[in-house]
Amino acid sequence: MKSYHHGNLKQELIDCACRLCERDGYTKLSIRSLAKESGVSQTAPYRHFETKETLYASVATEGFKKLSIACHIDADKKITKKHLVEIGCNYIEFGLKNANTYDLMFGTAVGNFAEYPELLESANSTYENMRLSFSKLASDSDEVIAFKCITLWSMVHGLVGILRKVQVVGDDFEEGVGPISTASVISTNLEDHLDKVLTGLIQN
Amino acid sequence: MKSYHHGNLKQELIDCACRLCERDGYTKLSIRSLAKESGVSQTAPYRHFETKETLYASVATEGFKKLSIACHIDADKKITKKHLVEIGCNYIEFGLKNANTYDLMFGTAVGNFAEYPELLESANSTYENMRLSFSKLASDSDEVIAFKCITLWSMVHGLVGILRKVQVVGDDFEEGVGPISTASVISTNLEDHLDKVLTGLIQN
DNA sequence: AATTTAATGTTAGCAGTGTAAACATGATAG
DNA sequence: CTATCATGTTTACACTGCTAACATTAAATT
Repeated sequence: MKSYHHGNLKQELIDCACRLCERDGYTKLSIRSLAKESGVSQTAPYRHFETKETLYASVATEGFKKLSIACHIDADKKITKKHLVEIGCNYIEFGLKNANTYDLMFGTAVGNFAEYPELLESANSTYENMRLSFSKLASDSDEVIAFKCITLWSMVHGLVGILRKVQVVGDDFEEGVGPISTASVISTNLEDHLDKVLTGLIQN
Repeated sequence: MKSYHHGNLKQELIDCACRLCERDGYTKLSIRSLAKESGVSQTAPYRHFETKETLYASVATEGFKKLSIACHIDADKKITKKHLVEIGCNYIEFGLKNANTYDLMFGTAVGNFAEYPELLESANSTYENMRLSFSKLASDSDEVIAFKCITLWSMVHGLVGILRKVQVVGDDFEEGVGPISTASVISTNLEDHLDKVLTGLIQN
């Protein structure tokens, strides 16, 4: 006989949401289906999430934590260009392998991060890691570090967006024209690409 | 007395969708509200758009056409780095000023461009313009041009995504830490930023 | 230990959504 | 003039986010 109170509903809802979200995309995620999956009434989730956006924010927060881990490299000593290439590749790999979650993290589903302190913190900490790595690469000013960091970040973020279109369109396409087929050239040799860009970036 | 047949419903729906989409975001756009706005029954739009995604595709197509125009520079003669910086800035400006439409164009609302020939063509043509500009910059191989092109494109695409977060969070933030505040440093001096990256890129 | 209170769950219901099926109208082709 | 077919309407279904009113139980207070 089940008890009236679930005991750990909030966490279970988040876990379940993360799973379903990644499997089907956040658009397909409904609070009702989520409740059903957890064997609880339709409106029970509203005791833990004010609105659907609040739930989204929780999923996004988990996403940033995972991204942080994926992009973490333990190098106490000095950091080289190779390390940064690795970070970039890991970032892109995460974005492609967790595409639906990535949408939630960087799309418009969650409007204002400032309304969700945990989300804001996990997002900031992800960035802070990247910034720290650049600061260990060379003794630049804060401004220069920020510049390099934003450049790499925009780069990999942009690539995730574009490479995803490749994945989706996939074989429907012959090579030759268009952004999609051209981008596919890159995806086969991502490491080289990042290395080239970073080389240009660091020399400055 | 209104005639039973509207006469130009399809185009009116697209125009209306573009407007509402940009104003409120594509999430808020409903076929029913769209129908009402055009003074037509709830299901009338289904005579012109198989599903909602088809409608989205039409709006996205319009978006790419506008983006093409925004990024077009008429330089019959030679193209300089300055021109490319301009293209990049125009691209970013478009992305920021038409943020909601941009979502539709590069998000997951339209899954597979290949299912919508017009969309695919308008997207490809946008890219082709950018590619052509790079080909006029220097006499590189197709591969090198593609590399440079994708680099710039990813860069500006990524920046749009990141700078948008700045816009949203806005004043809620003090400077110092986090991706958002750092990115805002860039937004104040976008031209310089692009110039620096392109300089590194072209030298290669 | 008894009782109040707050947290967490349920039920019922509203207004809105995408979309399918059956029907109505009217422009156009034969 | 008539048949056809594109386009519009009505009705209906299953689903959604969310609110309000109520039920149960854990925790806090007396």
